[in-house]
Amino acid sequence: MKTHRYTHARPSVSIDCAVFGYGDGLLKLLLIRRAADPYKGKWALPGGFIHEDEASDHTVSRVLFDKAGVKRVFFEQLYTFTSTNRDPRGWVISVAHYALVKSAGHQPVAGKGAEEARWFDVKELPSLAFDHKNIVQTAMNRLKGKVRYQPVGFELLPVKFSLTELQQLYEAILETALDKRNFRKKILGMGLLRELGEKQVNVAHKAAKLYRFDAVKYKELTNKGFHFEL
Amino acid sequence: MKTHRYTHARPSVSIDCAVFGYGDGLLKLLLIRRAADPYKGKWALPGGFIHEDEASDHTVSRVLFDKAGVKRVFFEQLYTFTSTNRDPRGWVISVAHYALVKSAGHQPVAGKGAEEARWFDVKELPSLAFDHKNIVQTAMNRLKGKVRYQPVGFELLPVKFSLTELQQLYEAILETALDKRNFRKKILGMGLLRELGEKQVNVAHKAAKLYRFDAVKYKELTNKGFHFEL
DNA sequence: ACTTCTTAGTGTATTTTTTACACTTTATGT
DNA sequence: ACATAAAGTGTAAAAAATACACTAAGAAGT
Repeated sequence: MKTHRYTHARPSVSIDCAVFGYGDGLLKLLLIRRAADPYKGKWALPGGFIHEDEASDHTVSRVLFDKAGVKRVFFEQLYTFTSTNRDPRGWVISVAHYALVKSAGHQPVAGKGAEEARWFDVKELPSLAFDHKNIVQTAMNRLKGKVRYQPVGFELLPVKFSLTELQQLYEAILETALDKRNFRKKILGMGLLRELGEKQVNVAHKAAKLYRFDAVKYKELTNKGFHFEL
Repeated sequence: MKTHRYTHARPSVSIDCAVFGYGDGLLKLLLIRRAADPYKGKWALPGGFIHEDEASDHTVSRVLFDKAGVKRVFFEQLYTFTSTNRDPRGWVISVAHYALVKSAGHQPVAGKGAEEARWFDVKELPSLAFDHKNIVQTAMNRLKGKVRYQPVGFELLPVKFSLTELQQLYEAILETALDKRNFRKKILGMGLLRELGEKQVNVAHKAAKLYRFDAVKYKELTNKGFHFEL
């Protein structure tokens, strides 16, 4: 442990992560059941302490993999929570993040410190440990805001998706109905979706065309001053 | 000092604050010249360590007052910087904030740890200590984004202001020219400005009407689903 | 083969919002 | 009274957002 010339008391610093997924037309949140005190048995966001000389991004990747088996996902910093009484163990600051994973279809794996891990419909969350309810609320507001002016929604869908799936995702996040024709006009008009020439298979009705998000094109347009907006 | 049951190494945690002001038609940033190593003599953002069991908001208020004599200003969390090499003293995480102060007219007072404090035009910043250049860049981007969909610009103006002053402020932040008539139509159309029935004094031309931002009305409208947008 | 069911896919007219643009008014200073 | 400087004001054209309903395709059941 590096010595500090300054004698300030130092808080423990953790990260907590609100991991969102999308499945069955619902926006979902990944929670783990705590295997140890404090709040043993309670549902909580996956989280953990920042290791020495570890940047928080690294902590997030590590924690998501260790606690929930989640790998290579999109995430961003959300807010740093510093209330002095937020953790019964003492002075713990949390750098909260939110993450978006493709497909909340299959069960997450409970890892270290977790008795159980599973997806919850964001509208039916259980009571949560620490100040995690607060963090979740912050994360949902952020997601709702962000999804409208940055193309982050695609992180929640499989690489190949239909326009209806995309629309339903937006409807779930924004909690409003969108007009089908207007939605398509707008999203296709941006030129960010590449039509794959493939169609859905194993559907009991007309198969929809599949598209993918063209990240390269997005960067190109962004550099030219384009602003995504839904 | 509270004992921790957990033996994790703990970083020092500081706050740094990008304080913006507006004067002479220019967006300005408050910097202090460091009185001590590291980076003694270099310009830097006002900042300081979080004290034990102190929430970061409190640290911000304290630091701004102690280092720069700034009191009762609007501020918000910006981002938490966690690169492991950002401070030569060792492992120091910084919860960066930005603040908006009314009138960058008068000189700030250099306080503890500062040899000097003064306003810089954001377009003519000196080289900065630590990763503060990075923080400033983040803060400016945030401000530019925020000012368009939240009425934070008013925090940079005196309580009473003319529409031209308001427009020029927006032009300085957004770095674009705005059409006078369209700007007025839009901003007055929101119904957030209270006309005070007063006029400018001591101006060598037609005096402009003065307005103030009506925060109560804004809350009211916001609750009804109104979204500020410029 | 035909019918039924379910979702995909498509265009237009109306309303609203955004943009572009120039002259008159009011006050001060000489 | 004249020059100077910024305040204040309306309208027409273009663009964007909205509202809205039927046909097409494919699978499943009879």
